[in-house]
Amino acid sequence: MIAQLHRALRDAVRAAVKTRYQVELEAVVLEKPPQAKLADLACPLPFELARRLKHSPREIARELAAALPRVEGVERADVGGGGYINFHFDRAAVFQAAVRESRAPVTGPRADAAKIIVEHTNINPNKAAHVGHLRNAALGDSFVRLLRFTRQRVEVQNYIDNTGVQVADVVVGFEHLEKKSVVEVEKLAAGSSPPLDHYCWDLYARVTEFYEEDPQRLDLRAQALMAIEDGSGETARLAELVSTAIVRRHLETMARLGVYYDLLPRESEILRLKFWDAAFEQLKQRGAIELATTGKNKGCWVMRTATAEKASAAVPADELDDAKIIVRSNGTVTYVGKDIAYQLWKFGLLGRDFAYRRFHTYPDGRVVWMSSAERSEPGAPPFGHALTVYNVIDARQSYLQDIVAAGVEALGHREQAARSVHFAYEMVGLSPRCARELGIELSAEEEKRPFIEVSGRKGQGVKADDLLDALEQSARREVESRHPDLDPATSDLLAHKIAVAALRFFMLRVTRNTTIAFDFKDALSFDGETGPYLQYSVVRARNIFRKLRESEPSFQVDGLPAQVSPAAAKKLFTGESGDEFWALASQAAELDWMAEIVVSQQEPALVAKWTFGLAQQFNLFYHRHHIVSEADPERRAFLLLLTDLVQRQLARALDLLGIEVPERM
RNA sequence: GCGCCUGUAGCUCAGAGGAUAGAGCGCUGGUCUCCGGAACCAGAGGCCGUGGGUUCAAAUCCCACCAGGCGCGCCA
Repeated sequence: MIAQLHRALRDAVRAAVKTRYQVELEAVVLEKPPQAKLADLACPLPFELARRLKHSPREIARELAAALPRVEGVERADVGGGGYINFHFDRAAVFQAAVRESRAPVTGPRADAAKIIVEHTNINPNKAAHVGHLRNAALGDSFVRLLRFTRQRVEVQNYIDNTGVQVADVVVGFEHLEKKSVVEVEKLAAGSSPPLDHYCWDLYARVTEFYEEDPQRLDLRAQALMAIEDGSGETARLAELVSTAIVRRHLETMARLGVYYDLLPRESEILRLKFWDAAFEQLKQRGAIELATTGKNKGCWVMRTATAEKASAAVPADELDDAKIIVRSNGTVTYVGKDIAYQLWKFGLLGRDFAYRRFHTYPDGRVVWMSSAERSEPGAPPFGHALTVYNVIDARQSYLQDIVAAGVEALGHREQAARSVHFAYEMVGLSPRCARELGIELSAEEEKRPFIEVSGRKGQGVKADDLLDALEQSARREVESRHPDLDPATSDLLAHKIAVAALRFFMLRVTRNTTIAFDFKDALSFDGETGPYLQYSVVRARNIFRKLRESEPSFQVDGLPAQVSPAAAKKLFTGESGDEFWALASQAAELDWMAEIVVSQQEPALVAKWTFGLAQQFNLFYHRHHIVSEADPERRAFLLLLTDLVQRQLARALDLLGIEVPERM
């Protein structure tokens, strides 16, 4: 609702400035005043114009306020402070429009919406997911939900590096440390205690020690890697078995928190279908990569990086100091090379495609597809061919992401390079206290650090499933203490929803470039600025209606808007309590505007903050006003309608964060 | 050495160049016979890392410095 109002106001200001001063403006800044009582929205433009026009800001503000064309939903404009144009909304009109909007069904993508691919999660399929992966998935999934809310067409991809070193390492573990046959590992994968990904978490750490004891053993890794890339033989079968079983586990873990995917492209198909050969040809033809014939990179195909280019394009490839190696001297391609091919495919620029097979069906019937080297199963959607690609990958890989985009650009795809967005976020470490609790030994220096970076190779860190289990257990205790008579299945379900809320909000409440020092104490909190607080606010609002239905069985929420006339709304939005109601209503009306900002800034934390603010505002309102017992029927209908508006907007915002509202708390 | 990120209340974090810098936690004190307290209110607590600059206006933009983190591999 508010988003349109902003657009209309910007146009109006632009028009007024043009007619009054013959000045063309591109951007018009609108901002919320520090205090709601000053205005609903303010424009500081007069300060900027004062100099050019040699008038005082106040004078300009006054003239512009007077020259402003009528805007639907805006009651009046006046001058504020030293020269702001202050806008005051038509409260009743905005309220009723917001009510209508909050009751309209959520619609699908716009008919003309171009496809956006969001790649996230991307966990190596060789061990269990950990808290860092949870941050990635929570960010990626919320961003997807936000894009869909703003009616974009989105495809979610989760890239599976099933032929890499990490998978090779656990294969070495099974073959050489544990001497297990394919059949034995199959049996292990079929069991659930422990699940295979948890089993491999420890095995991977043991393999790291195994190498450290005798570095010669690294040859085993190289051999395994070659066998896996080749794709035939026992070792390759084992790798396929282990990685696929672990991918299934990752899907289970992510489904626990409501994260789903459309497609799982795998590195093995990128190899088998010769994606790289196609990309290699293009890169060679365009001169985007060069063969170094002497020097330290002799025999490698390299790409000039930004700094190398700056030095001079005339420097021969052999002498480049910081060129990025794309093809090794032994002819194998690096990860970045494969990633360039994959990125080209996402835009439909590679000239090749995967085949697809159904991999998994979620309980709601949605299907996750996986890349395949065989013939496609019927019914596969047209994957790829995106206009824009977001890669949700932690900030440590920004150098490599830059190279991928540079590779796309070097092939002449300037637009697509610009639309290759690295959706970067800082890592999740452990607080020193948390690390100690997990039995990780710290040096005196590490003790003083804000966070500890953990090593998956050493089996350190907090597993995603374990954290979820701890959250569920803690939430169940809370639920049971409040509702001792609930049956176990119901309290389990409630505890699960609360746990997910706590976890997702914990990951989303901070901005992307904040490093998280994970700590159980913070993550397990359900009070204050947390997911459960938000859920509780909605549950409270809904309890009002439940209570009402008990005492008045004929009560219908659908009939509420008709019971509040524009005149009544206008009256109730005046005076001191009217200001209070308006503060709540106007914030609730902001959801669409908020979503637009979040998408343009690519920062889901803003929705989390906004939602928390609205919940706070509602709790204050709830505390001050008794609704069910309100004697005046007109006022009561109004309060109920306001509560319903807030409840709906909060629930929608929570859905954007991936948080469900429990029946009770 | 080069590149990216960070420095705001005791702690964890918000702060699209604009009006008196905010929230949660913690601390102190209060609210409620209720639509459930996972709540609400109040208080204490800030040279916004330091120093320059740009601007009518800087926590926000620019430069330098200090402190911390992360990258910079024929690993991914």
